[in-house]
Amino acid sequence: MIKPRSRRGGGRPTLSDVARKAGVGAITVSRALRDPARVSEELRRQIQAAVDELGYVPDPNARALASARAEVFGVLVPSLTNNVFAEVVRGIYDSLSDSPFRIQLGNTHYSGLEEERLLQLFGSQRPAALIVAGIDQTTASRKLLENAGCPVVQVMETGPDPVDMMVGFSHLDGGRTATEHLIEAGYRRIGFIGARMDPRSQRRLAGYRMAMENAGLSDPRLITTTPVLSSVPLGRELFRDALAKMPTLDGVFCNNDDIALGVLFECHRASIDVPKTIGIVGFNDLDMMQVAFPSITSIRTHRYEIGRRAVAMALAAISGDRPRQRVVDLGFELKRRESTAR
Amino acid sequence: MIKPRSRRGGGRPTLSDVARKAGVGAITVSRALRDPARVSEELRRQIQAAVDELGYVPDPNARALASARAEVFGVLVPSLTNNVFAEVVRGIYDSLSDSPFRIQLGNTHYSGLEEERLLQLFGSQRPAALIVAGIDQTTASRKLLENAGCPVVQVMETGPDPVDMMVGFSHLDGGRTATEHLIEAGYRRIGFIGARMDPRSQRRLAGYRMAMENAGLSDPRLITTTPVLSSVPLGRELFRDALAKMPTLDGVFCNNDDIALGVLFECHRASIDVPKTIGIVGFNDLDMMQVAFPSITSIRTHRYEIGRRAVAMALAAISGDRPRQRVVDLGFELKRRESTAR
DNA sequence: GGCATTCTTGGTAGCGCTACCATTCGAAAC
DNA sequence: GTTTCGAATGGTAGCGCTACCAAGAATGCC
Repeated sequence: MIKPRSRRGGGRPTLSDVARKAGVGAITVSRALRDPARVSEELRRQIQAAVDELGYVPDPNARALASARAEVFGVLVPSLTNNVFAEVVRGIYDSLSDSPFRIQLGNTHYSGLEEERLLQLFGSQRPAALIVAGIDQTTASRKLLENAGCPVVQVMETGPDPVDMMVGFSHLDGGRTATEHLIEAGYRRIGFIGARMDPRSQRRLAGYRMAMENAGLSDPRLITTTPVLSSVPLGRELFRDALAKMPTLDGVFCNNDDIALGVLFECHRASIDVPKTIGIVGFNDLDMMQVAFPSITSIRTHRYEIGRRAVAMALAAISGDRPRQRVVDLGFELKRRESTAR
Repeated sequence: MIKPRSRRGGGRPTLSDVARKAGVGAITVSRALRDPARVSEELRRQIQAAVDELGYVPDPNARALASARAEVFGVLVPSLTNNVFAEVVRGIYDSLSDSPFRIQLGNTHYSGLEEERLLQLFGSQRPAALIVAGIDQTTASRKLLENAGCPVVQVMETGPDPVDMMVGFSHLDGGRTATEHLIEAGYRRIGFIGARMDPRSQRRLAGYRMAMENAGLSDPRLITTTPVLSSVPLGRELFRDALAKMPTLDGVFCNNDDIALGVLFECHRASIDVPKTIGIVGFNDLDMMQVAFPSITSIRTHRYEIGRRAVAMALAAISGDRPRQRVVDLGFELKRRESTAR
């Protein structure tokens, strides 16, 4: 005995409902939807009419199962609240909003293990592309990326050995540029203050070290770091620590703008003149840097653009033409402001 | 002629590979994985061994197709970069990281139309639950939510008529509390400065109006708003506008902390004494408010907790026991700080 | 001991879609 | 005129999993 269409799935219209209504084969509907050029104009119109009338929406799960490929971009970032990654993610979303691709976002919490877990999980969905932050994947993660069977874009940084493609900039150069700017402005006892100290911060620190050594100003006591998550209040505390350790400090290069802002507030509170007594440089150039009082010198990075570019490259690779340039360096810009205008 | 296992899907192990290896039926493996209690301990062990050996990972697409239910939470927020929503989203991610559920995040850009589109899209995946920001859905969106066939949680606000469940607080009360605090502190010509003016900001403004009217201080020229996206630089500009319009201004309630920070910076720049000449109150209480100089009074909201609570409620509903309390008000807290200590 | 009841396990038949192959038909090629 | 080819369409057979039902084993009850 045949059950009278007791559809398990809640009775939404399916591809064959559309086919029946349009008087064509199911496969033709499938084609009309995915690759209209391969279906005659007349049928295309009939099918479109049937789709509209029934309110048919394709089932992405069935599609993914049948084609062994999901229309999903996997995106892995270390933090959701850090404005820097939020901007990258926004760029990715904006670039993908008109495409059929969905986004699967994962938060690694700066943990390599968590990254592996998420990569494993995302892989099980056979994503169309993978975008991951950073270039310091664990060996296992790297293997997962290499075997993902889809375009992979590493973002935020550039480096010598991309899994597939890369979009970012050199954090080392950024750190060096920031520090050299302080030196040129006449500061001498320049501290480095860094929170969270992920690989990118480490490279900024390396840039700082390089500049200081070149100038013969190097002194390990000038460096204050912590693995604690970055925040404005933390910036204030670290600055107090730095100052206690080294009262002759006359400048600071901060690992990011939150820290820089914390330093600025502490200077106000302690009546330390900026930029006369202390020069401050941040990193990332959040929009508040330019309105802070005094406005804060910072390294502007192109986060939103990194997201957009990563998607563009992945999309190109999906459609067959791998960009000839596999590593794209979007650079950065030193924004000179009042906080270092001595 | 039968093709010798030319698997379309790249040769990853499947459920029946595991079943064969463990010497059991495929369906038993399925059960062992989803509901271990229904399988004898011995088989469970054998199956687990086979899973581990083969490195089997279930295919979520096949699972979703067969069960007509995807293990996906759909999450819709108006902005990815606004710290407020980023915190909510973080709460959601953290609550779901140990569960089998994935998250599908959508950015509505504060657009009702975009929300409808995304809801339609998300619906086609048959998600396990839907979490949406705000309570002002369009009629079409509301219908989509009602017919989603899954638990729905509206977050950020509370209101009288939930689609299903709600977690948030009263923005009107928040606005009123902030304004009343300024009044009690002795400020009289209190302005409202608001950017972006989404429905939540509108309600904060309504709270401000209520407090001002009750105190007999109401004056429409005290209100400065714009639909432009909120930012710190914008806060500075709006404050200058407000001051130009109403030079006797002696306090401002800002629609959010970004704006408040912009106001504070402008006060510094123009040598306006805070809190003596001008009192400032923000909204949300970002962590930098407490270290700003002077520290800024703000309405602390529990964004992360809202995310966690929303997930907890959705999870409860999924597992059958709908919470008796469908609307949860997490409240807010007035944080009195230097910026209003006259 | 017989019978109902529960617990475990397995088989079958899809879920909604697409890959692959087959067919038809008209136009171009010879 | 026959062959060849390509474009347009359709049929079949799954993709990997689970809902549903059935059956056997174990348990409880009188």
